[in-house]
Amino acid sequence: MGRRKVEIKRIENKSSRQVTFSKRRKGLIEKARQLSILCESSIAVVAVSGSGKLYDSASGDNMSKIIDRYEIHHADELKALDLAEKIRNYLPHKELLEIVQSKLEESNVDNVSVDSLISMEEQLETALSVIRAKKTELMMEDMKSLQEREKLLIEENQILASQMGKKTFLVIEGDRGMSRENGSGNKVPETLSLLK
Amino acid sequence: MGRRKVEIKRIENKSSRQVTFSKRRKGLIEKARQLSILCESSIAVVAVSGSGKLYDSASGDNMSKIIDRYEIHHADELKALDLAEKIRNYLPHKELLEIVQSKLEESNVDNVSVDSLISMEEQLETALSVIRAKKTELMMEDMKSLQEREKLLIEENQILASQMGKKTFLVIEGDRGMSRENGSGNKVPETLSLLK
DNA sequence: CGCCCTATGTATAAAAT
DNA sequence: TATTTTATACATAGGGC
Repeated sequence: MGRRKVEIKRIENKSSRQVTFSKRRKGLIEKARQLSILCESSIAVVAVSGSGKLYDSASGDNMSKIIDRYEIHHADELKALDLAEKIRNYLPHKELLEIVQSKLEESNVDNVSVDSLISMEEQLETALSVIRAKKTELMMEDMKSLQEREKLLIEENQILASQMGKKTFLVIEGDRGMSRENGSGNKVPETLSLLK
Repeated sequence: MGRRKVEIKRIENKSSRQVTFSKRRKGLIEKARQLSILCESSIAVVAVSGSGKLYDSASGDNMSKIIDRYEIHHADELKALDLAEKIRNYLPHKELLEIVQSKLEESNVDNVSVDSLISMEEQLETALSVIRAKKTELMMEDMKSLQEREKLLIEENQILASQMGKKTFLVIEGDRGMSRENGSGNKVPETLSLLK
């Protein structure tokens, strides 16, 4: 699209690379804007230059909503983890999305009744609430178990310390609590991945 | 770029809108790919069609890294401002609710302009996003500090236990770590109240 | 940088398959 | 619907401010 054809490979000259980055980035973002308007869609573009500078644009909706959408869509990737089971129980929204999409696709959008759209919106929002509530609940559980374990550990320490203070002769119970940590120690990181 | 000039406005005909979406989306993603190669940069594109289907591409790096980058970039911006300040800026929602309610009550519902309702909705949603993001962030911080403290306590225990195992005579350092707990012990409950 | 300019390679609208 | 074709509008390379 210029005076001559360019091969698609890294531009070696630094300054023309930068000029091209600036021009094409601008073009890309303009194309995204046009696409979002022409086809009433939401388009997010995030560009990180070679030098680490960040440029972004969101058309049709705000960036965080588009990213949320992306992340929800890729929640499927979480299936690799065993907590996918938990999530699945609270995820009737996937089916809902499918219903919405098929309704919107099979019929002319204009023909979908406002009432049915309202009802779908409500269903989606309910699903979201359930998911968010569950997320919070799971986090609270983790916090609680961490706090309980902390409490136990503090007690341990006090017992051990006081025993030392008394110059105890018997150490039989010295490791009483330690074994309790094992096995549950990795529960938290596992559940943390829900927070993404 | 076609047989005729197109105005940049929503394409009314559903099927040509869809054809255009498909073509331009493909073009956009190809442009992103070229830009990433020509200028050794990372470009993420996320597109959500009107019917809710998601299309994405990441060039130069993987999507989650690019999104992370975006989020880190914007997290810094949040930190620059005082948190409370930030929330206050995005939280006229109490007032907003009152305005919405009074508008809906004092006037016939039909007289409230759709635009003003849309704007109120957007403000409410923005406020919600900010609050949710902050909620998650705070919970993550708490989890992290709890985990760190747990680690410290476990180390304490091990040291204490091993000292007892060796039938130590000197107990001078027996309470070394205990004091460390005090003062930070109530940070968590405090912050927990934010989670409601 | 960012913007202007012009020549030219590309993207794509419309139509057909 | 996705692809292909063709004519045409657009984006942009190279160059200069």
